[in-house]
Amino acid sequence: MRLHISTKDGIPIYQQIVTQIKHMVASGRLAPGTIMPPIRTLAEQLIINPNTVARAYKELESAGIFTSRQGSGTRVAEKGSPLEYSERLQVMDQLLEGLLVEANQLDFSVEDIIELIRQKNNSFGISERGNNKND
Amino acid sequence: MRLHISTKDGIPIYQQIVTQIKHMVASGRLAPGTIMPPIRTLAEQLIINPNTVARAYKELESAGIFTSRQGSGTRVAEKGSPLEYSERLQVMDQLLEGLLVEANQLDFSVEDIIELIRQKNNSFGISERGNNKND
DNA sequence: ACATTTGTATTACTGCATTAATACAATTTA
DNA sequence: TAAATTGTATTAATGCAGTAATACAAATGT
Repeated sequence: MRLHISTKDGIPIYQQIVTQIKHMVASGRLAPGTIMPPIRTLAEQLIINPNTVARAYKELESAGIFTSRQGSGTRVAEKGSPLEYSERLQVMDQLLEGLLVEANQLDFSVEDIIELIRQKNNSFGISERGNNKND
Repeated sequence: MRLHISTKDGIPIYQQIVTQIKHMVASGRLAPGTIMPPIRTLAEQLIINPNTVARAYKELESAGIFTSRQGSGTRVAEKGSPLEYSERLQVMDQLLEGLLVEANQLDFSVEDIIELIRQKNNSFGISERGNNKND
């Protein structure tokens, strides 16, 4: 579990963990079913308070990415997102709304954005799952 | 200057002002060159502290949206964004990075996102300026 | 020139987010 | 069943973001 924590930039530690793990899951470096290190173990490795790791784990569980059970441990959930399509769509819509406003402010057209997304996709390699309307 | 401030949702007042004004400029409801109301006047209208408005104005000026001069007032800048292309691209890239990670987590494919963006664009009506690579 | 209008700067108050200290509860294992 | 392992809950310490109180400085208008 290679995580890089910086206490210098103002970003909260628990959030750094959440973000990095989300990245790992999204990119496939962390497979569903993987057993995560215990809170205290990871805290010791990162030299931070166990509660901070606990908070990150809790957040990841709320997001449907982790499954935790007291006594036995924490693991990466089998399914990506447990949200219904309508809910996911609503969240996505909010995100896109903000993005488009910012983009327009930066003088990027919609086609520019789409082009950039395609570029990023090619280099980053997000899996092409697609077609989520039948969950 | 119709602004709606809510002190109930946790969103900072100054940020609500910034966002709403950004929206107005982005959608053309607030034209370049428009003279903004003085800090104290707007603060009185919204029944908030002048410093809060000042902060919003300051932020909007930093973003290149406003032009302020002590004594004479504040107005909407003539140009959209003063940033160089490389800088704007970098900002945009950051935003897209975050978006794609979230999207993937929500099980939306890149093509899904592009489709949603096209839909939003049609209904929201962001101007098609495009071609910013020659600034 | 002087008073008024306007943005700017400094400082302090306050609440909340982040982290930490510590105790509790469920599960596993011997 | 007892001890160890693991996640959970409660409470407190701390820093910082948001807001406010107040004074300063530049431009304008008469």
